[in-house]
Amino acid sequence: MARTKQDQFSAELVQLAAWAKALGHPARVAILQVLAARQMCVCGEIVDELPLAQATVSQHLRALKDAGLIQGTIDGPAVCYCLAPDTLAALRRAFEALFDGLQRPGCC
Amino acid sequence: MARTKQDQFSAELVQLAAWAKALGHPARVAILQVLAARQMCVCGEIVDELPLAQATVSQHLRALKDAGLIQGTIDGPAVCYCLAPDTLAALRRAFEALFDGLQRPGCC
DNA sequence: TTCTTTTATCGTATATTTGCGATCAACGAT
DNA sequence: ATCGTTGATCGCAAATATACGATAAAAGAA
Repeated sequence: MARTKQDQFSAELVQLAAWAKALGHPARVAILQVLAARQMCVCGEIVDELPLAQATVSQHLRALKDAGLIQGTIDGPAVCYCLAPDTLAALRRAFEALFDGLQRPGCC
Repeated sequence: MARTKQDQFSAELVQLAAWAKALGHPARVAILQVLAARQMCVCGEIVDELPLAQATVSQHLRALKDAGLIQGTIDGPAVCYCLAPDTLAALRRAFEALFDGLQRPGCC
């Protein structure tokens, strides 16, 4: 973030954009769906579900964790990931507020 | 898109991620809000509202147009931009479906 | 302790994004 | 025909993102 000038935008806007960016790759959305598809936290298995190398998946997991969308807890030698419901709820609200704000009677 | 392998993911997933990516920068969300804040299409003015150079804003406008979120019509020497309600509605539905799918009773 | 499993991180290569000045193209006005 | 305005595009630089093999770190099993 050197030449980015994101400071010029409001914190809410930056947060919303950061969340959107986290969802801005199919692999990351797919990871969220894999996590949601299980009844319990997922330890491993994510790499098997995706057409990507382990290192790449780990990187995407990190991006999702940095965005606060998932959390990982260490379980023995493995790490169990699961969705972060609070952040996801906040994200949902933020998107809904955005879409409400973009509602327009019509133009053009 | 050379080494990206996005072909491995479903078309819906790729579309959703592309939309999210378009929202993944504060300037682009801000542009959408500027467009929504007017009663008519916006000709110019967008550059004045943002802390970015004209060339940069034009680039962001292009990204939004490529994603289908806005449309521009030529009006004399200027170009009038406005929101693309259909795509925005589809985007909203896609996000809501995603969030519904991520709903989880609880874990961890 | 040594081995195996699991995941993170490092290093690297390539691609994309972001940003801006400069320039070009289209159009209306003079 | 020339000029000014508007906005897109070019060319460039720097920063990020994407992907992967190789390696490291952590923990349980042998």
